[in-house]
Amino acid sequence: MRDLIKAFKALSDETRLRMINLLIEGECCVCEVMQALDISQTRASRNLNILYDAGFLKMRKEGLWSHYSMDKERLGSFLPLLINAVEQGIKDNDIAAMDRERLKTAKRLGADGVKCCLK
Amino acid sequence: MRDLIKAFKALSDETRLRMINLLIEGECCVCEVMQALDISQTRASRNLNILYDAGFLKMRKEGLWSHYSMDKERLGSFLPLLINAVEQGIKDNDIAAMDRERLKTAKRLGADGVKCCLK
DNA sequence: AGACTATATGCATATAAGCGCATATTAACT
DNA sequence: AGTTAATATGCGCTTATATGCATATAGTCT
Repeated sequence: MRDLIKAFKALSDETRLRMINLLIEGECCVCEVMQALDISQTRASRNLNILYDAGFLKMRKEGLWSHYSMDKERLGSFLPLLINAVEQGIKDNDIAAMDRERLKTAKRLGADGVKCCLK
Repeated sequence: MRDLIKAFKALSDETRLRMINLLIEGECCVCEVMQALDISQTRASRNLNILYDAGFLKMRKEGLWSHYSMDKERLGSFLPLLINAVEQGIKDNDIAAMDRERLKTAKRLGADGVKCCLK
């Protein structure tokens, strides 16, 4: 029951639902998320970690970047059911649609040394 | 998104998950729930109302009693998906099993005037 | 090594959640 | 009307949650 409660707590926050909305589209690093949602770096990092801790996300380190993505392959668990509910519950939301739009222009510039999001 | 968040908040509490565990078995009045979960009347009433307000429960008044039951017929909504997740996530839990057991002896005595749960 | 960048985290604070106590409300019964 | 029973609710308190600021950590490049 602990895990179930932790999962529901993780999903009962607008910031984190908006994050899942992005991550369903594909893997994101922290700075992409903070740009797309227009939130602070602290807030992005903390909330991604909460989703990770609850078992919804995978994380992959590559150089300076932490890449987060949905952990959809998780079997024998209630988590995929919850993701389905989130997808269904958020698909027509305006804020969520705007976030996805902003994500397209938020991609980091790559390994050519050009800075991404912080001054 | 508001509704989705409200639903997740409603489910991110042990007391309320235990309540759903009971209500899946069938309709209960407040005093049955408080006996089965061994919690105060205030706590039972408040938390049942939170689940009701989030859209999970139906409520039916009959004399002094308020009867709550799962609102499973709700269509075109993400709520049934969440209930499935709760069922799957709680089915092997010891506390939940004990609650179901205690519910069997917690039934109110009926309309013959014998008091139920309060002194 | 030193500068720079992406991410994580300790601390302080504001807001919200959960609960008990006392009391209100509502219905049934004498 | 008065009593009793089941449920709901206002208030205060305690604990948890979310966030920003400042700073730490760790990888990259010159």
